[in-house]
Amino acid sequence: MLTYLSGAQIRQTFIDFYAERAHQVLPSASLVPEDPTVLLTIAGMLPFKPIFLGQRQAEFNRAVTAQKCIRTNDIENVGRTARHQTFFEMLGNFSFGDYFKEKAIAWAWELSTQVLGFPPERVVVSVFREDDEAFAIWRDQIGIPAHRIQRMDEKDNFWNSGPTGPCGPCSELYYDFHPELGDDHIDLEDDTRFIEFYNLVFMQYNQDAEGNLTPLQNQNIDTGMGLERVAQILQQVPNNYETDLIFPIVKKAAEIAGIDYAKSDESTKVSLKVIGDHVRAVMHMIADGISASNLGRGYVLRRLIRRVVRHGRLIGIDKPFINEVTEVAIAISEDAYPGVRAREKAIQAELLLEESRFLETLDRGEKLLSEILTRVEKSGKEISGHDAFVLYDTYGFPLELTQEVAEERGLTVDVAGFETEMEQQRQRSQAAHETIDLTVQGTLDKLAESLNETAFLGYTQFSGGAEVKVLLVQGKSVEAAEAGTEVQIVLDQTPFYAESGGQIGDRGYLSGDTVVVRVEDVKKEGALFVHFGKVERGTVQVGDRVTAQIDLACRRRAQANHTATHLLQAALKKLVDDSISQAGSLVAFDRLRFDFNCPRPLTSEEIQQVEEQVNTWISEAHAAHISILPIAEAKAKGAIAMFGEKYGDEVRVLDFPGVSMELCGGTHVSNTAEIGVFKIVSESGVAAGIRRIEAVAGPAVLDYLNVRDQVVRELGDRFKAKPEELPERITALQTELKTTQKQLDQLKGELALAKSDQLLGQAASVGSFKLLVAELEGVDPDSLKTVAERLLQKLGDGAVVLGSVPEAEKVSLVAAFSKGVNDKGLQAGKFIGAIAKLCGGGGGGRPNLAQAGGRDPSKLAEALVAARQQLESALSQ
RNA sequence: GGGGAAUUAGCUCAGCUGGUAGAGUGCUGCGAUCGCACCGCAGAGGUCAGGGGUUCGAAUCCCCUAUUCUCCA
Repeated sequence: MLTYLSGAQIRQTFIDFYAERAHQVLPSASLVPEDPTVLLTIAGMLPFKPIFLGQRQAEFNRAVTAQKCIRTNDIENVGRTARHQTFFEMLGNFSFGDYFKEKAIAWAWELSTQVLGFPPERVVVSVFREDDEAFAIWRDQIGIPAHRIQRMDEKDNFWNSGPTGPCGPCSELYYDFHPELGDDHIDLEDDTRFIEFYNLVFMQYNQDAEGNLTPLQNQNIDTGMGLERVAQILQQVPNNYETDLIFPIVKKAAEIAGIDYAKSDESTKVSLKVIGDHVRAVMHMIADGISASNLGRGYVLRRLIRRVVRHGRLIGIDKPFINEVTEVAIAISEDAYPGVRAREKAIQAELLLEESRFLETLDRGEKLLSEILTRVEKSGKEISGHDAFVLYDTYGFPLELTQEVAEERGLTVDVAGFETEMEQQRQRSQAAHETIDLTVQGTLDKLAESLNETAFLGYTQFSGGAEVKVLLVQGKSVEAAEAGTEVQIVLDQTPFYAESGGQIGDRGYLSGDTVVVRVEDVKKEGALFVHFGKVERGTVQVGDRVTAQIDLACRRRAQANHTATHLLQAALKKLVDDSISQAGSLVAFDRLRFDFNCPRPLTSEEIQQVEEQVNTWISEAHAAHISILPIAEAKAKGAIAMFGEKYGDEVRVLDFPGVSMELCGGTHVSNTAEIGVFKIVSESGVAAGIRRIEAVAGPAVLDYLNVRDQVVRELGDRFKAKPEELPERITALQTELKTTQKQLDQLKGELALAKSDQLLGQAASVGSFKLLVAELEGVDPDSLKTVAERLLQKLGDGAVVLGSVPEAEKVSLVAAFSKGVNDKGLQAGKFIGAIAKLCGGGGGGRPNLAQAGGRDPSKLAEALVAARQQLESALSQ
């Protein structure tokens, strides 16, 4: 009855269907979203969010995409239910102020029943409780019986992207696996019977802070059809993991483990499904430039990789295996996502590295665990929840492994206690999260609503008139600010470049008839340029006309550094590895920093070659060509693009023909010759697989050289040597210093010995004990100790107390007591502490040997007399 | 974004409640052996991640920074 379609066919069918209906076909956006508030692309609509929120103009009225997505919030369910996945593809058709409910519903229905071939009687739909319009369309125009249209509450069928902003009702299509159960008690939550496969969102309202809904001018359509779910239905398999999109990976994992999926027990199947799911996720994440780390999305990746390794171990795989299964995943995806094959090497390297890192973590955990186990075995039978939690929380050692190992030794683990600690950790994190959200964002969001975006004039103009639209002092909107105040200012238009794409914001001045504001930085908040600065003179007011003038010298420096960064990237690609791409960048006035993915350090030859290449390009005087193009056209021309570009945008392409072509919004020199010179300062590692080059270009080179030059000259003066002789000179001095130091130590030792021999004669007898109290001149604490120990050794049973003044304002004391003295109830530590107090200090140590110090040398003699008296009386008893 | 942990010799790590920084391994030399592995002896190798503070005294206690590991979001 259902026609089998492969995952690839379903994807293509969906895209073709909407392409025929005038939708622009767009490629999947990167898993790394442009939106800084989310870690990963979690939904098909995410790349369009700025359009829906009205922050950006759409280039098309209609679009269709197959979007790769990652979600890890239900990670525990992966493999256990039929449909939870961390990685999935969302097919979506979108309307930006174009068609609305009627067409969206009609097309969804046509696609589902006529193209994909779902029998109409197997499809049940839901609408929002109050959405009579959608209900009517389904019933009257599509002809679905009213009892098969379920009305649902806000929780399920009302979409919004936050407490305020655009929102609207949804309508969902469900597939019915068991129509024979009848239509009387339809419960769409029953996932043994129904599966939601298509969600239509009708964005028709704007919600304000008070919760009022007002109709939107531009109504939008946002939809999502889960590719794997549709595949599950059409391929008539019991879950997503057994579709042709994932199952080959599962089979490969089973093969490596030497088992048969069909004959496996439930928990083995879960492990295989987890591997099948996660491997796709990690492959795409790495392909999109994410590398495993301990933070943010890199941490998500790491966790997924570790889960794969762990589940591999659970089913009996005891060797590295991820790359083998990943190869299958790449083969499945490469037609739809060619980037995956292109990044194959990087994927393999990353996985191998991370797999071995995890094994290290496990080793460390096992060591700690065995320490805990031996401790616990003495006292009882249970490992505390706290111990298990520390192992997990601090050392990343999974709870199940702790339990396993404990069991082998006949011990149990307090799982309830573990969960309690885990819950506390969760609450801490959440509490911390919410306190931050409220502070900064609010005022700026409100500003964005009432203002047009700031017009940027700075590509061509360096000064210009502007009006003060908003004035902020300490985050709050004010009408005026006096001289001396730190302010943030939004203008209607500005020549100031705002920090973006790694290039820092311009500096300069805003000046009016009576007012001057010094601008120290400019940042973007959405579409607004916020000038950070200080009022230097007069009073600035909202509505003031000012002249905005950037610091041209700074700008020129930034331009030189920025263009040099592009040349650097081009040179790295040309001379080191074509697959090098940017992983971060900073363009400041005095330097530039370029991070890029590269698995190994560069050799010094490579660094030199790269530097020479950049300088060659500079001297060849290449002119910049700047054009504004649709993104697809720019990419087709071969412009270097970073991950996570926006859809629907025209992009600025900076082209030095034959040398470098990149999408870039920054400011640049108009000819490479303006840079003058380029110098690499350092090459270093930032994180695993990422290298960093720091360099200087243009006027900044001179600064750099001046600083270096001055240091070298000063060293030359001090050492009375030419610069090139300095290293040799310093080595010689170091050696000399060391030998001198050694001689000194030796002499000190000898001197101390000599002195101790002299002192030996001064020892007095008290009962059966020998007592020696003496002052040595100018002996350092360490030698004092050596002497005391040696003296006591020679004296036998007794006590030695020595004092000295090693430097001005310092007193040093040492006491050495024999065992016999200890038995008399005298402890060196306590004794010397009391004596040191007399010299304005304190001290302590072990019963047999202790040292102390003080600050008052004039009291030393007195203190030693006291020490002698106390010892005499104590020992004579 | 919020916790926890780590950073000590080239490498792997000890170092307890503050009191002269150690081991194993590797390195150099000597001995033993026909020679090697091994063994024995001796030696070199440390701004205890960096910066502040507390203290008579800090690898050790406190604060900050950096890096790494790890958990939560």
